[in-house]
Amino acid sequence: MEQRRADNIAEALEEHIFSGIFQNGDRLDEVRLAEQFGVSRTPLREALQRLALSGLVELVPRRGAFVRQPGPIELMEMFEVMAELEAVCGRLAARRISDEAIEELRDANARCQMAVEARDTDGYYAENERFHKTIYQQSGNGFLEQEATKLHKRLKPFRRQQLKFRGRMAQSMAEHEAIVDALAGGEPEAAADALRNHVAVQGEKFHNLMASLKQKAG
Amino acid sequence: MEQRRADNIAEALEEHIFSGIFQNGDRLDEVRLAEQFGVSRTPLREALQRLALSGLVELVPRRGAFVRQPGPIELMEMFEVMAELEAVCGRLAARRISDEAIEELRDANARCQMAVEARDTDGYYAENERFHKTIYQQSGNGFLEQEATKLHKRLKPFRRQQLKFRGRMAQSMAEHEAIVDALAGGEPEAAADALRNHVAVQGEKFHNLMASLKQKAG
DNA sequence: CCCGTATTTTTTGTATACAAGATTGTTGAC
DNA sequence: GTCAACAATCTTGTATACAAAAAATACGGG
Repeated sequence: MEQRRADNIAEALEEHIFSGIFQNGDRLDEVRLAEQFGVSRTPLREALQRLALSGLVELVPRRGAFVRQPGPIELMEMFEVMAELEAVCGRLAARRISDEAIEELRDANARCQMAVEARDTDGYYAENERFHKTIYQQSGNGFLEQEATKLHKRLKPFRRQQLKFRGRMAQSMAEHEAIVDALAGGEPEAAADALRNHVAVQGEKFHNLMASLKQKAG
Repeated sequence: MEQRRADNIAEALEEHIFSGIFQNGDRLDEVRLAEQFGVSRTPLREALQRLALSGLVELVPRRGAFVRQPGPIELMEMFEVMAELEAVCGRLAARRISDEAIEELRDANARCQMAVEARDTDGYYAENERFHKTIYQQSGNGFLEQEATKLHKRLKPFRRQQLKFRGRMAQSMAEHEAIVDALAGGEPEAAADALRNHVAVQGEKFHNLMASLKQKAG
Protein backbone atom coordinates (compact mmCIF):
# COMPACT_ATOMS: atom_id res chain seq x y z
CA MET A 1 0.00 0.00 0.00
CA GLU A 2 2.99 2.27 0.03
CA GLN A 3 3.22 2.38 -3.73
CA ARG A 4 0.15 4.47 -3.07
CA ARG A 5 2.42 7.13 -1.80
CA ALA A 6 4.22 7.63 -5.09
CA ASP A 7 0.84 7.68 -6.77
CA ASN A 8 -0.36 10.36 -4.45
CA ILE A 9 2.69 12.44 -5.12
CA ALA A 10 2.18 12.05 -8.84
CA GLU A 11 -1.47 12.93 -8.48
CA ALA A 12 -0.77 15.88 -6.26
CA LEU A 13 1.77 17.17 -8.74
CA GLU A 14 -0.73 16.60 -11.52
CA GLU A 15 -3.24 18.68 -9.61
CA HIS A 16 -0.72 21.47 -9.10
CA ILE A 17 0.21 21.46 -12.75
CA PHE A 18 -3.35 21.29 -14.01
CA SER A 19 -4.63 23.94 -11.66
CA GLY A 20 -2.10 26.39 -12.97
CA ILE A 21 0.08 26.62 -9.88
CA PHE A 22 2.96 25.78 -12.17
CA GLN A 23 3.40 27.56 -15.47
CA ASN A 24 4.43 26.03 -18.73
CA GLY A 25 8.24 25.90 -18.77
CA ASP A 26 8.70 25.84 -14.98
CA ARG A 27 11.46 23.67 -13.67
CA LEU A 28 10.34 21.23 -11.03
CA ASP A 29 13.02 21.34 -8.38
CA GLU A 30 13.44 17.93 -6.85
CA VAL A 31 14.60 18.99 -3.41
CA ARG A 32 12.03 21.76 -3.11
CA LEU A 33 9.19 19.48 -4.10
CA ALA A 34 10.50 16.70 -1.91
CA GLU A 35 10.45 19.03 1.08
CA GLN A 36 7.06 20.37 0.10
CA PHE A 37 5.55 16.90 -0.03
CA GLY A 38 7.50 15.67 2.97
CA VAL A 39 9.19 12.80 1.18
CA SER A 40 12.68 12.13 -0.04
CA ARG A 41 13.88 12.62 -3.57
CA THR A 42 13.61 8.93 -4.45
CA PRO A 43 9.81 8.56 -4.56
CA LEU A 44 9.50 12.04 -5.96
CA ARG A 45 11.74 11.17 -8.87
CA GLU A 46 9.62 8.11 -9.54
CA ALA A 47 6.54 10.29 -9.61
CA LEU A 48 8.25 12.64 -12.05
CA GLN A 49 9.13 9.78 -14.33
CA ARG A 50 5.53 8.67 -14.41
CA LEU A 51 4.35 12.14 -15.24
CA ALA A 52 7.00 12.29 -17.93
CA LEU A 53 5.66 9.17 -19.59
CA SER A 54 2.14 10.49 -19.40
CA GLY A 55 3.36 13.67 -21.06
CA LEU A 56 2.80 16.23 -18.33
CA VAL A 57 6.43 16.92 -17.64
CA GLU A 58 9.52 16.78 -19.78
CA LEU A 59 12.55 15.07 -18.30
CA VAL A 60 15.77 16.54 -19.66
CA PRO A 61 18.81 14.46 -18.73
CA ARG A 62 21.11 16.17 -16.24
CA ARG A 63 18.94 19.26 -16.44
CA GLY A 64 15.84 18.37 -14.56
CA ALA A 65 12.09 18.13 -14.99
CA PHE A 66 10.03 20.83 -16.65
CA VAL A 67 6.31 21.41 -16.84
CA ARG A 68 5.19 20.65 -20.34
CA GLN A 69 1.82 22.03 -21.32
CA PRO A 70 0.80 21.19 -24.85
CA GLY A 71 0.76 24.15 -27.21
CA PRO A 72 -2.20 24.93 -29.48
CA ILE A 73 -0.98 22.64 -32.27
CA GLU A 74 -0.38 19.62 -30.08
CA LEU A 75 -3.69 20.26 -28.36
CA MET A 76 -5.52 20.22 -31.66
CA GLU A 77 -3.73 17.03 -32.55
CA MET A 78 -4.74 15.41 -29.29
CA PHE A 79 -8.36 16.39 -29.76
CA GLU A 80 -8.26 15.02 -33.29
CA VAL A 81 -7.01 11.68 -31.97
CA MET A 82 -9.57 11.74 -29.16
CA ALA A 83 -12.34 12.30 -31.68
CA GLU A 84 -11.17 9.37 -33.76
CA LEU A 85 -10.78 7.11 -30.73
CA GLU A 86 -14.29 7.93 -29.60
CA ALA A 87 -15.54 7.35 -33.12
CA VAL A 88 -14.00 3.88 -33.07
CA CYS A 89 -15.50 3.20 -29.65
CA GLY A 90 -18.87 4.23 -31.02
CA ARG A 91 -18.56 2.11 -34.14
CA LEU A 92 -17.70 -0.97 -32.09
CA ALA A 93 -20.19 -0.20 -29.34
CA ALA A 94 -23.04 0.08 -31.85
CA ARG A 95 -22.63 -3.65 -32.46
CA ARG A 96 -21.78 -4.74 -28.96
CA ILE A 97 -23.63 -2.49 -26.55
CA SER A 98 -25.95 -4.02 -23.96
CA ASP A 99 -29.45 -2.84 -23.13
CA GLU A 100 -28.39 -1.96 -19.62
CA ALA A 101 -25.66 0.27 -20.98
CA ILE A 102 -28.13 2.11 -23.22
CA GLU A 103 -30.25 2.68 -20.14
CA GLU A 104 -27.20 4.01 -18.34
CA LEU A 105 -26.47 6.39 -21.18
CA ARG A 106 -30.03 7.68 -21.16
CA ASP A 107 -29.82 8.06 -17.40
CA ALA A 108 -26.55 9.99 -17.63
CA ASN A 109 -28.14 12.23 -20.23
CA ALA A 110 -31.15 12.89 -18.05
CA ARG A 111 -28.93 13.88 -15.15
CA CYS A 112 -26.89 15.99 -17.53
CA GLN A 113 -30.05 17.82 -18.55
CA MET A 114 -30.87 18.48 -14.94
CA ALA A 115 -27.38 19.81 -14.35
CA VAL A 116 -27.73 22.11 -17.35
CA GLU A 117 -30.95 23.53 -15.98
CA ALA A 118 -29.36 24.01 -12.58
CA ARG A 119 -26.30 25.58 -14.23
CA ASP A 120 -24.24 23.01 -12.32
CA THR A 121 -21.06 22.78 -14.38
CA ASP A 122 -19.39 20.27 -12.08
CA GLY A 123 -22.39 18.02 -12.02
CA TYR A 124 -22.66 18.29 -15.77
CA TYR A 125 -19.05 17.31 -16.21
CA ALA A 126 -19.37 14.31 -13.89
CA GLU A 127 -22.31 12.89 -15.83
CA ASN A 128 -20.72 13.77 -19.13
CA GLU A 129 -17.72 11.74 -18.09
CA ARG A 130 -19.90 8.80 -17.11
CA PHE A 131 -21.56 9.00 -20.52
CA HIS A 132 -18.30 8.81 -22.42
CA LYS A 133 -16.71 6.19 -20.19
CA THR A 134 -19.74 3.98 -20.68
CA ILE A 135 -19.25 4.14 -24.43
CA TYR A 136 -15.55 3.30 -24.06
CA GLN A 137 -16.54 0.27 -22.01
CA GLN A 138 -19.19 -0.84 -24.43
CA SER A 139 -16.69 -0.90 -27.26
CA GLY A 140 -15.96 -4.34 -25.86
CA ASN A 141 -12.26 -3.68 -26.26
CA GLY A 142 -10.50 -3.27 -22.93
CA PHE A 143 -7.31 -1.95 -24.45
CA LEU A 144 -9.20 0.66 -26.45
CA GLU A 145 -11.11 1.59 -23.31
CA GLN A 146 -7.83 2.12 -21.46
CA GLU A 147 -6.32 4.28 -24.17
CA ALA A 148 -9.45 6.37 -24.56
CA THR A 149 -9.66 6.86 -20.81
CA LYS A 150 -6.04 7.92 -20.62
CA LEU A 151 -6.40 10.56 -23.31
CA HIS A 152 -9.75 11.68 -21.92
CA LYS A 153 -8.09 12.33 -18.58
CA ARG A 154 -5.23 14.18 -20.22
CA LEU A 155 -7.63 16.51 -22.01
CA LYS A 156 -9.90 17.00 -19.02
CA PRO A 157 -8.75 20.49 -18.00
CA PHE A 158 -9.12 21.82 -21.53
CA ARG A 159 -12.52 20.26 -21.98
CA ARG A 160 -13.69 21.82 -18.77
CA GLN A 161 -12.59 25.22 -20.01
CA GLN A 162 -14.82 24.80 -23.01
CA LEU A 163 -17.90 23.95 -21.01
CA LYS A 164 -17.91 27.47 -19.67
CA PHE A 165 -18.89 28.91 -23.02
CA ARG A 166 -22.51 29.91 -23.31
CA GLY A 167 -24.76 27.39 -24.94
CA ARG A 168 -22.12 24.72 -25.18
CA MET A 169 -23.72 22.49 -22.58
CA ALA A 170 -27.10 22.57 -24.30
CA GLN A 171 -25.62 21.82 -27.70
CA SER A 172 -23.54 19.04 -26.22
CA MET A 173 -26.69 17.54 -24.73
CA ALA A 174 -28.42 17.42 -28.09
CA GLU A 175 -25.42 15.67 -29.55
CA HIS A 176 -25.50 13.13 -26.74
CA GLU A 177 -29.08 12.28 -27.63
CA ALA A 178 -28.14 11.67 -31.25
CA ILE A 179 -25.27 9.45 -30.16
CA VAL A 180 -27.52 7.30 -27.96
CA ASP A 181 -30.06 6.99 -30.77
CA ALA A 182 -27.38 5.77 -33.17
CA LEU A 183 -26.07 3.29 -30.63
CA ALA A 184 -29.52 2.04 -29.71
CA GLY A 185 -30.40 1.69 -33.38
CA GLY A 186 -27.27 -0.33 -33.99
CA GLU A 187 -25.91 2.05 -36.61
CA PRO A 188 -22.10 1.84 -36.41
CA GLU A 189 -21.25 4.56 -38.92
CA ALA A 190 -23.83 6.97 -37.60
CA ALA A 191 -22.58 6.47 -34.06
CA ALA A 192 -18.98 6.93 -35.18
CA ASP A 193 -19.75 10.14 -37.06
CA ALA A 194 -21.87 11.53 -34.25
CA LEU A 195 -19.12 10.90 -31.71
CA ARG A 196 -16.36 12.23 -33.96
CA ASN A 197 -18.23 15.47 -34.55
CA HIS A 198 -19.16 15.73 -30.89
CA VAL A 199 -15.55 15.53 -29.76
CA ALA A 200 -13.75 17.19 -32.66
CA VAL A 201 -12.66 20.76 -32.15
CA GLN A 202 -13.91 22.63 -35.17
CA GLY A 203 -15.58 25.90 -36.09
CA GLU A 204 -16.79 27.77 -33.06
CA LYS A 205 -15.29 25.27 -30.67
CA PHE A 206 -11.87 25.90 -32.18
CA HIS A 207 -12.11 29.62 -31.53
CA ASN A 208 -13.37 29.03 -28.01
CA LEU A 209 -10.43 26.77 -27.26
CA MET A 210 -7.94 29.28 -28.61
CA ALA A 211 -9.57 32.04 -26.61
CA SER A 212 -9.34 30.07 -23.39
CA LEU A 213 -5.70 29.31 -24.07
CA LYS A 214 -4.85 32.97 -24.52
CA GLN A 215 -6.76 33.76 -21.36
CA LYS A 216 -4.64 31.26 -19.50
CA ALA A 217 -1.38 32.64 -20.90
CA GLY A 218 -2.25 36.30 -20.26
CA MET B 1 23.88 11.69 -21.12
CA GLU B 2 23.52 9.51 -18.07
CA GLN B 3 19.77 9.28 -18.35
CA ARG B 4 20.89 7.11 -21.24
CA ARG B 5 21.89 4.54 -18.71
CA ALA B 6 18.41 4.02 -17.36
CA ASP B 7 17.18 3.88 -20.94
CA ASN B 8 19.69 1.22 -21.75
CA ILE B 9 18.65 -0.85 -18.80
CA ALA B 10 15.04 -0.54 -19.83
CA GLU B 11 15.92 -1.44 -23.40
CA ALA B 12 18.07 -4.36 -22.34
CA LEU B 13 15.26 -5.65 -20.16
CA GLU B 14 12.87 -5.17 -23.04
CA GLU B 15 15.14 -7.26 -25.23
CA HIS B 16 15.32 -9.99 -22.61
CA ILE B 17 11.58 -10.04 -22.20
CA PHE B 18 10.83 -9.95 -25.92
CA SER B 19 13.40 -12.58 -26.80
CA GLY B 20 11.78 -15.02 -24.45
CA ILE B 21 14.52 -15.17 -21.85
CA PHE B 22 11.83 -14.31 -19.35
CA GLN B 23 8.54 -16.15 -19.37
CA ASN B 24 5.12 -14.69 -18.80
CA GLY B 25 4.56 -14.49 -15.04
CA ASP B 26 8.22 -14.36 -14.06
CA ARG B 27 9.11 -12.15 -11.18
CA LEU B 28 11.86 -9.67 -11.96
CA ASP B 29 14.11 -9.74 -8.91
CA GLU B 30 15.50 -6.28 -8.32
CA VAL B 31 18.76 -7.26 -6.66
CA ARG B 32 19.48 -10.05 -9.12
CA LEU B 33 18.87 -7.82 -12.12
CA ALA B 34 20.81 -4.98 -10.54
CA GLU B 35 23.80 -7.28 -10.12
CA GLN B 36 23.36 -8.65 -13.60
CA PHE B 37 23.39 -5.20 -15.17
CA GLY B 38 26.05 -3.91 -12.82
CA VAL B 39 23.98 -1.06 -11.41
CA SER B 40 22.26 -0.37 -8.14
CA ARG B 41 18.59 -0.90 -7.48
CA THR B 42 17.71 2.76 -7.92
CA PRO B 43 18.15 3.10 -11.69
CA LEU B 44 16.86 -0.41 -12.16
CA ARG B 45 13.64 0.44 -10.40
CA GLU B 46 13.24 3.47 -12.62
CA ALA B 47 13.66 1.27 -15.65
CA LEU B 48 11.03 -1.10 -14.29
CA GLN B 49 8.60 1.73 -13.79
CA ARG B 50 9.03 2.79 -17.38
CA LEU B 51 8.43 -0.70 -18.61
CA ALA B 52 5.38 -0.86 -16.37
CA LEU B 53 3.89 2.22 -17.98
CA SER B 54 4.60 0.86 -21.42
CA GLY B 55 2.84 -2.33 -20.40
CA LEU B 56 5.65 -4.86 -20.56
CA VAL B 57 5.82 -5.51 -16.84
CA GLU B 58 3.26 -5.35 -14.10
CA LEU B 59 4.25 -3.57 -10.93
CA VAL B 60 2.42 -5.00 -7.93
CA PRO B 61 2.87 -2.85 -4.83
CA ARG B 62 4.96 -4.51 -2.15
CA ARG B 63 5.15 -7.63 -4.27
CA GLY B 64 7.49 -6.78 -7.08
CA ALA B 65 7.64 -6.60 -10.85
CA PHE B 66 6.34 -9.35 -13.08
CA VAL B 67 6.68 -9.99 -16.78
CA ARG B 68 3.37 -9.28 -18.36
CA GLN B 69 2.85 -10.75 -21.81
CA PRO B 70 -0.55 -9.98 -23.25
CA GLY B 71 -2.84 -12.98 -23.55
CA PRO B 72 -4.74 -13.83 -26.73
CA ILE B 73 -7.66 -11.58 -25.90
CA GLU B 74 -5.61 -8.52 -25.08
CA LEU B 75 -3.49 -9.17 -28.13
CA MET B 76 -6.53 -9.20 -30.35
CA GLU B 77 -7.70 -5.99 -28.74
CA MET B 78 -4.36 -4.35 -29.36
CA PHE B 79 -4.36 -5.39 -32.99
CA GLU B 80 -7.89 -4.06 -33.34
CA VAL B 81 -6.79 -0.70 -32.00
CA MET B 82 -3.68 -0.75 -34.17
CA ALA B 83 -5.83 -1.39 -37.24
CA GLU B 84 -8.06 1.54 -36.36
CA LEU B 85 -5.15 3.84 -35.64
CA GLU B 86 -3.58 2.99 -38.97
CA ALA B 87 -6.93 3.50 -40.66
CA VAL B 88 -7.12 6.99 -39.19
CA CYS B 89 -3.54 7.70 -40.26
CA GLY B 90 -4.48 6.60 -43.76
CA ARG B 91 -7.63 8.68 -43.86
CA LEU B 92 -5.76 11.79 -42.81
CA ALA B 93 -2.72 11.03 -44.94
CA ALA B 94 -4.85 10.68 -48.06
CA ARG B 95 -5.57 14.39 -47.77
CA ARG B 96 -2.21 15.56 -46.50
CA ILE B 97 0.44 13.33 -48.02
CA SER B 98 3.28 14.86 -50.03
CA ASP B 99 4.54 13.67 -53.40
CA GLU B 100 7.92 12.85 -51.89
CA ALA B 101 6.27 10.64 -49.31
CA ILE B 102 4.39 8.75 -52.00
CA GLU B 103 7.71 8.18 -53.72
CA GLU B 104 9.14 6.93 -50.45
CA LEU B 105 6.26 4.51 -50.03
CA ARG B 106 6.75 3.17 -53.53
CA ASP B 107 10.46 2.87 -52.87
CA ALA B 108 9.86 0.97 -49.64
CA ASN B 109 7.51 -1.33 -51.49
CA ALA B 110 10.06 -2.00 -54.20
CA ARG B 111 12.67 -2.92 -51.63
CA CYS B 112 10.08 -5.04 -49.85
CA GLN B 113 9.49 -6.90 -53.08
CA MET B 114 13.21 -7.52 -53.44
CA ALA B 115 13.37 -8.80 -49.89
CA VAL B 116 10.46 -11.15 -50.56
CA GLU B 117 12.25 -12.60 -53.58
CA ALA B 118 15.43 -12.98 -51.57
CA ARG B 119 13.46 -14.54 -48.72
CA ASP B 120 15.04 -11.92 -46.48
CA THR B 121 12.61 -11.69 -43.58
CA ASP B 122 14.65 -9.12 -41.67
CA GLY B 123 15.04 -6.91 -44.70
CA TYR B 124 11.35 -7.24 -45.41
CA TYR B 125 10.45 -6.22 -41.90
CA ALA B 126 12.74 -3.19 -41.97
CA GLU B 127 11.16 -1.85 -45.15
CA ASN B 128 7.69 -2.74 -43.96
CA GLU B 129 8.32 -0.67 -40.88
CA ARG B 130 9.51 2.25 -42.98
CA PHE B 131 6.35 1.98 -45.04
CA HIS B 132 4.06 2.18 -42.05
CA LYS B 133 6.03 4.87 -40.24
CA THR B 134 5.89 7.02 -43.33
CA ILE B 135 2.11 6.81 -43.31
CA TYR B 136 2.01 7.70 -39.62
CA GLN B 137 4.12 10.74 -40.40
CA GLN B 138 2.04 11.79 -43.34
CA SER B 139 -1.08 11.83 -41.20
CA GLY B 140 0.16 15.30 -40.36
CA ASN B 141 -0.67 14.68 -36.72
CA GLY B 142 2.42 14.35 -34.57
CA PHE B 143 0.54 13.04 -31.58
CA LEU B 144 -1.18 10.38 -33.64
CA GLU B 145 2.19 9.48 -35.14
CA GLN B 146 3.61 9.01 -31.65
CA GLU B 147 0.78 6.83 -30.45
CA ALA B 148 0.80 4.70 -33.57
CA THR B 149 4.55 4.26 -33.33
CA LYS B 150 4.31 3.25 -29.69
CA LEU B 151 1.73 0.57 -30.34
CA HIS B 152 3.54 -0.57 -33.47
CA LYS B 153 6.66 -1.14 -31.41
CA ARG B 154 4.72 -2.98 -28.75
CA LEU B 155 3.26 -5.38 -31.30
CA LYS B 156 6.51 -5.83 -33.16
CA PRO B 157 7.44 -9.30 -31.83
CA PHE B 158 4.00 -10.70 -32.64
CA ARG B 159 3.95 -9.18 -36.09
CA ARG B 160 7.32 -10.71 -36.84
CA GLN B 161 6.01 -14.11 -35.84
CA GLN B 162 3.29 -13.78 -38.42
CA LEU B 163 5.64 -12.91 -41.25
CA LYS B 164 7.05 -16.41 -41.06
CA PHE B 165 3.86 -17.92 -42.41
CA ARG B 166 4.01 -18.97 -46.01
CA GLY B 167 2.64 -16.51 -48.51
CA ARG B 168 2.05 -13.82 -45.94
CA MET B 169 4.77 -11.57 -47.23
CA ALA B 170 3.51 -11.73 -50.81
CA GLN B 171 -0.07 -11.00 -49.76
CA SER B 172 1.10 -8.18 -47.56
CA MET B 173 2.95 -6.71 -50.53
CA ALA B 174 -0.18 -6.66 -52.66
CA GLU B 175 -2.04 -4.90 -49.87
CA HIS B 176 0.73 -2.31 -49.66
CA GLU B 177 0.29 -1.53 -53.32
CA ALA B 178 -3.43 -0.97 -52.86
CA ILE B 179 -2.74 1.31 -49.92
CA VAL B 180 -0.33 3.46 -51.87
CA ASP B 181 -2.79 3.70 -54.75
CA ALA B 182 -5.53 4.90 -52.44
CA LEU B 183 -3.21 7.44 -50.85
CA ALA B 184 -1.88 8.67 -54.18
CA GLY B 185 -5.42 8.94 -55.50
CA GLY B 186 -6.45 11.01 -52.52
CA GLU B 187 -9.20 8.60 -51.46
CA PRO B 188 -9.47 8.85 -47.66
CA GLU B 189 -12.01 6.10 -47.08
CA ALA B 190 -10.35 3.68 -49.46
CA ALA B 191 -6.99 4.27 -47.78
CA ALA B 192 -8.54 3.83 -44.34
CA ASP B 193 -10.27 0.58 -45.30
CA ALA B 194 -7.19 -0.80 -47.01
CA LEU B 195 -5.03 -0.09 -43.99
CA ARG B 196 -7.58 -1.40 -41.51
CA ASN B 197 -7.89 -4.69 -43.38
CA HIS B 198 -4.15 -4.90 -43.84
CA VAL B 199 -3.46 -4.64 -40.13
CA ALA B 200 -6.55 -6.31 -38.69
CA VAL B 201 -6.14 -9.86 -37.49
CA GLN B 202 -8.96 -11.79 -39.08
CA GLY B 203 -9.59 -15.10 -40.80
CA GLU B 204 -6.41 -16.94 -41.60
CA LYS B 205 -4.27 -14.37 -39.85
CA PHE B 206 -6.18 -15.00 -36.65
CA HIS B 207 -5.43 -18.70 -36.73
CA ASN B 208 -1.79 -18.06 -37.56
CA LEU B 209 -1.47 -15.75 -34.59
CA MET B 210 -3.06 -18.25 -32.25
CA ALA B 211 -0.82 -21.00 -33.56
CA SER B 212 2.31 -18.95 -32.98
CA LEU B 213 1.15 -18.16 -29.46
CA LYS B 214 0.68 -21.83 -28.63
CA GLN B 215 4.07 -22.56 -30.10
CA LYS B 216 5.60 -19.99 -27.80
CA ALA B 217 3.83 -21.40 -24.77
CA GLY B 218 4.72 -25.02 -25.51
C1' DC C 1 -0.70 -35.95 10.42
C1' DC C 2 -2.52 -31.50 9.27
C1' DC C 3 -3.51 -26.83 10.11
C1' DG C 4 -2.88 -22.36 12.32
C1' DT C 5 0.12 -19.13 14.29
C1' DA C 6 4.43 -17.00 15.37
C1' DT C 7 9.02 -16.05 13.97
C1' DT C 8 12.51 -15.58 10.71
C1' DT C 9 13.94 -14.19 6.36
C1' DT C 10 13.55 -12.10 2.18
C1' DT C 11 12.15 -8.18 -0.51
C1' DT C 12 10.21 -3.86 -1.47
C1' DG C 13 9.92 1.13 -0.47
C1' DT C 14 12.26 5.20 1.35
C1' DA C 15 15.90 8.09 3.07
C1' DT C 16 20.45 9.64 2.92
C1' DA C 17 25.09 9.95 1.34
C1' DC C 18 28.15 10.48 -2.49
C1' DA C 19 29.84 11.34 -7.28
C1' DA C 20 29.62 13.48 -11.74
C1' DG C 21 27.97 16.92 -14.66
C1' DA C 22 25.84 21.55 -15.46
C1' DT C 23 25.30 26.33 -14.24
C1' DT C 24 26.72 30.53 -12.59
C1' DG C 25 29.84 33.86 -10.84
C1' DT C 26 34.35 35.75 -10.69
C1' DT C 27 38.71 36.96 -12.16
C1' DG C 28 42.04 38.04 -15.54
C1' DA C 29 43.50 39.20 -20.14
C1' DC C 30 42.84 41.72 -24.32
C1' DG D 1 34.53 47.35 -21.11
C1' DT D 2 33.87 42.85 -22.87
C1' DC D 3 34.86 38.19 -23.48
C1' DA D 4 36.80 33.92 -22.05
C1' DA D 5 38.42 30.63 -18.90
C1' DC D 6 38.40 28.80 -14.40
C1' DA D 7 36.42 27.94 -9.98
C1' DA D 8 32.70 27.50 -6.81
C1' DT D 9 28.05 26.00 -6.27
C1' DC D 10 24.15 23.71 -7.20
C1' DT D 11 21.59 19.78 -9.21
C1' DT D 12 21.00 15.56 -11.01
C1' DG D 13 22.05 10.58 -11.10
C1' DT D 14 23.61 6.56 -8.47
C1' DA D 15 24.82 3.78 -4.58
C1' DT D 16 24.02 2.26 -0.07
C1' DA D 17 21.77 1.97 4.32
C1' DC D 18 17.57 1.42 6.81
C1' DA D 19 12.58 0.47 7.76
C1' DA D 20 8.40 -1.83 6.89
C1' DA D 21 5.75 -5.29 4.80
C1' DA D 22 5.15 -9.73 2.76
C1' DA D 23 6.68 -14.57 2.11
C1' DA D 24 8.66 -18.60 4.00
C1' DT D 25 9.50 -21.58 7.59
C1' DA D 26 9.29 -23.66 11.91
C1' DC D 27 6.86 -24.70 15.94
C1' DG D 28 2.91 -25.99 18.61
C1' DG D 29 -1.92 -27.42 19.10
C1' DG D 30 -5.64 -30.15 17.55
